[in-house]
Amino acid sequence: MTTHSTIKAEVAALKRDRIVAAAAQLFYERGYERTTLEAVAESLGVTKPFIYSHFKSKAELLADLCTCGVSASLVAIDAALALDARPTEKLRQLSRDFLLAVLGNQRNIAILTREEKNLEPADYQRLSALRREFDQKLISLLRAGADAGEFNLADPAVAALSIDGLVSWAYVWYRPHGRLSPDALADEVSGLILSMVGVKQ
Amino acid sequence: MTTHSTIKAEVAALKRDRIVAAAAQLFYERGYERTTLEAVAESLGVTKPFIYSHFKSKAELLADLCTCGVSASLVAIDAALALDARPTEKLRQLSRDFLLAVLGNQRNIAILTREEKNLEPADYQRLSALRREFDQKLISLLRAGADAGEFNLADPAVAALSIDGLVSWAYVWYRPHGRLSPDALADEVSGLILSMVGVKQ
DNA sequence: GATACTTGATACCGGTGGGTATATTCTTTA
DNA sequence: TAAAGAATATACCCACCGGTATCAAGTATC
Repeated sequence: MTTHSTIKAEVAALKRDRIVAAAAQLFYERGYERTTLEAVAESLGVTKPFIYSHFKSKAELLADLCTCGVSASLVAIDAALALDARPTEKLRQLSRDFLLAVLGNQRNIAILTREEKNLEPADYQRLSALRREFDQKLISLLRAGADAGEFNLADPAVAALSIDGLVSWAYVWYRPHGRLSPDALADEVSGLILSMVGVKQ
Repeated sequence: MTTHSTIKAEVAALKRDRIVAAAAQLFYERGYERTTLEAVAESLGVTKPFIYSHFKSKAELLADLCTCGVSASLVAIDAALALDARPTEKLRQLSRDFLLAVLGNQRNIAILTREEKNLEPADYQRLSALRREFDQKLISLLRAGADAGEFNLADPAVAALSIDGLVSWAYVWYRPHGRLSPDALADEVSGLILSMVGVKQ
């Protein structure tokens, strides 16, 4: 009985994931409004009511997708802040992991950035709050580093937004089989960021 | 006769501009697909056929808006590159003017970034080419500075994309009556960028 | 002041796509 | 193997909106 319902739940979760993945691909390629749920269903070899048995609306599907993108970035910053290390090392780690999170969730990040106006107001608010949380944590780190004399920053808030933009924008230009691997890019970008905040190298 | 048709042309241009401005505001607030041309017309106190007498489709209106945003950035980089100065000074000027261009065209830049999937293929290609042109020019400047020993950069291409992102992302967070004026922000951001490329300050 | 022309409003069409009521098939259980 | 229930497909509805055909009003020209 217990195992039974667990398997059922896992099957349902798997189906949800497959739907989310198919939608992510199409929303990323064509845009949210230009993608019909019929097209999403077709790319999965199913029909529309199948999607509606797992999501109550197209907008809920979008919200799920977007949440996934933001979460990845928050996980990266929380892991870096939890390190027992000096601000310089925390920022190096954060830069690397944040960029890797963006590259690894390129589609979701792109969709979040482009389609936020299509979210339900409640979802929009929730995701905006997560973004603000991210920025606040980054500002704290920069301020700590400046106070410790490791960073040279006139305005930590502007620097945080700059770092956020520099890294987030990677969803625009990154190509999975480009010249540099994600890891090499992470090295380059973290070097640029450390240099930006005034760490001598 | 000549003056007459000039006035006529000017009136037509003025009307176009007003339509573009109204559309920019609404596309920015609500998103492209969620904005009906009826709503654009209403915000101008006219009706839909008025818009269609100046634009052949909703997509043409979008393309006009987006072109305006990209052009502002290109003007900024061309002006900076035309300076008779060392790469450091060119980059300082470029950073400032590029940021000011983004802040001054926030709506258009936001719309371009979000709605590119809604452009006609031909317009999309044209605008993508302009963006690539921008990046190529920025890479050249960074390479020249590195060759001259003024910048310290392992990979000018990654640095160019980083600068592009750092500045472009300002459309996300900038608020017209925020803590810092555009000019103060331009100083901060250009300082961060020069520091990032290794200019001692 | 009559006529032609331009400009924009009214009224409409038709495709599209989110969402759903109903039918069907497949699985489970006794 | 028959009945009950879950899962998925078929078929449909209808609101919405981009675009247009038609009509009215204003303006210029003679």
